[in-house]
Amino acid sequence: MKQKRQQLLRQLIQQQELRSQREVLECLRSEGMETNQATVSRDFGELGINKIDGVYRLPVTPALSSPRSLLWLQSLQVLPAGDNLLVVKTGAGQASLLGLHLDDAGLEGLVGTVAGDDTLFIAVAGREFHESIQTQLEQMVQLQTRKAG
Amino acid sequence: MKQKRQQLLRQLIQQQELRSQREVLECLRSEGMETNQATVSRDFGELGINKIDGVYRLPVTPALSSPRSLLWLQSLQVLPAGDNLLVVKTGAGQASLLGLHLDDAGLEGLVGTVAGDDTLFIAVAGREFHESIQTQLEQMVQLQTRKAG
DNA sequence: TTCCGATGTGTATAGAAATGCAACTTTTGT
DNA sequence: ACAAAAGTTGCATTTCTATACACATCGGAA
Repeated sequence: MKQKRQQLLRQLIQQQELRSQREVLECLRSEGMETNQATVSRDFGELGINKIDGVYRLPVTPALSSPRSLLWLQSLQVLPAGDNLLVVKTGAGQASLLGLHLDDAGLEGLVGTVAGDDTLFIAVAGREFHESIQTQLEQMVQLQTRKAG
Repeated sequence: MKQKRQQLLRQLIQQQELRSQREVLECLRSEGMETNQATVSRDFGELGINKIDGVYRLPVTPALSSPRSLLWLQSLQVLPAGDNLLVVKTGAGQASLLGLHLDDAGLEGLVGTVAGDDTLFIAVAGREFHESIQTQLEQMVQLQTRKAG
């Protein structure tokens, strides 16, 4: 129960801008998860979730308990810039880690990557690879978050 | 008054691990600054101070709006590399700062940036944005250098 | 001067979050 | 299997934070 709830919490936090535990509670309930404010508060403590400028945010360094957890990305946004460039926006400091994993994955059509702090440039062989790379990228991240939770 | 108080607040926050506004208030008073909790709350809002894991912390990026003087750039050269990439050469060590400001500016057609030491890559949505981005870039810097000088 | 609007502050209070306690469940050790 | 220990949760409450309102101050415009 707790596991599932906290997993769901992470998702909700990531998707929406929740501004109070009451709001969070309502979301949880609308997802069929019956609980109360006290539990939400405790979950936030355990997950290291903080309220930043009035909005709950996942921690940047999400509990180094397991090595896999490093691929919990705070956010992920993939934007094409022409045929040969994909730009990925990540949470602060997470771009190079994502780049490592991508390079490691040996995807077809992926020529190379360059990472800044929160932005990753992916050189691709052509427009026809955009979709598959983006899909695999998202699966990769999703996979990690699932494993981690 | 407000100025001094907020200045002092920053110092206190940085020095000690303060866990409630009541604690903060006591510190302020012991420094001879008479005020109340409501004012502390408002100050925190203005200073972008958040409570992280139960402790008040200064913001990592202290409002990019004010310290514009930081944008003294020694040199600036913008070169297109195809439709979707602009390469900016800056003075040594200044690329990432420029990248920060650019990201912050939310320019139309700007997809993302990656900074090295003295080179900034700007992914752009298409050739039609080259001019406007370059213009705004130069204005931004020029404006800043003018102010700074 | 006098009026006005913007800004800053305190008080009181509404709103949000953390926690003591007890009930209940699960795990562990024998 | 059983008891003890540890973990989880809800309720009630306390503690903490944000804000509505009133009032004061300051600077400019008429």
